[in-house]
Amino acid sequence: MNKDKNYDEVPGCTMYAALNLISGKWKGMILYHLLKGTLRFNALKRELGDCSQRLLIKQLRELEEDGLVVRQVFAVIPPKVEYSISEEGRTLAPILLGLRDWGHGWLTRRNLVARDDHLATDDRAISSAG
Amino acid sequence: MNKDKNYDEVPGCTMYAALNLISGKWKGMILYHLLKGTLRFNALKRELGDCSQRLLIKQLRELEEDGLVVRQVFAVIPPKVEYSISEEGRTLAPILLGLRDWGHGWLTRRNLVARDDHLATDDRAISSAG
DNA sequence: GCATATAGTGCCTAAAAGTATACTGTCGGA
DNA sequence: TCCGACAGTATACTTTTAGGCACTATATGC
Repeated sequence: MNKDKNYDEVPGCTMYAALNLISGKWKGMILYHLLKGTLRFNALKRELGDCSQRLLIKQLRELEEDGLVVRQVFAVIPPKVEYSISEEGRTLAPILLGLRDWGHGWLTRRNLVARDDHLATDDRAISSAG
Repeated sequence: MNKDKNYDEVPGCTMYAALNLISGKWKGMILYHLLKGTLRFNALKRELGDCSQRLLIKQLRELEEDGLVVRQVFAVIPPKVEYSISEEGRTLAPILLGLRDWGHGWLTRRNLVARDDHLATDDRAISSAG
């Protein structure tokens, strides 16, 4: 989505644009974690676990460019950078949460156990509509 | 999502699984078009326009494997194959439609014109909850 | 007889996405 | 004094994703 900014030339549909915004191996997950609160770079990295540093940076930059994530740099040493979800990003919350719940149902119906650390515990922390 | 079927080993969250199910350049779009009704292979291809035949087949196979799309082969000549959304797939409708509407808002707020052939016209044809 | 439509498959290549590793500079702690 | 934490960057590399073209088989239309 970030490479070619011809969002108006996407093949026919805002679906395509929206999908591209949250595709990319970790973007949905990043957004989802940030819904729960601001995180520093390494804290986010730890949450994600398997995401390489380089990729995480790239995805965060793209999310920032697309106005979904806010990056705040503190001029201190050692460096401190905080990532949080933007107002725009927060409007995605109902969809993200819906997708997560749907995924849970899907995994269950397919008899694939959902090892879901978040489903039951974290919802109170997420204001679903901003 | 289809390569390694260890859905229970996804990094921590059903979000990841759900996201992967509808990622892949055309999957969301395929699902979205099939929400409006059954389509034959070439009809779907025409709807999508820019999607290569080879890729479309691949994505359809994956969606079928994941139980979101139903493929029905008619033993006639020339061949006839119909693709439709499954019951399971239809449960994704509210999320897909939500995503599309959110994308529309996002494009608008960013002053990027949404060339959206579907937004206003097709909703009646889509039963949002199955 | 030839082109076209149907729904694909197979092989090869290009581009995008993602990984691994080493490196930056400064502070605080052992 | 050396190490680790912090938030990255740079370079080289592998893997995955996607695109292009040729080909299958048969019926219909011209």
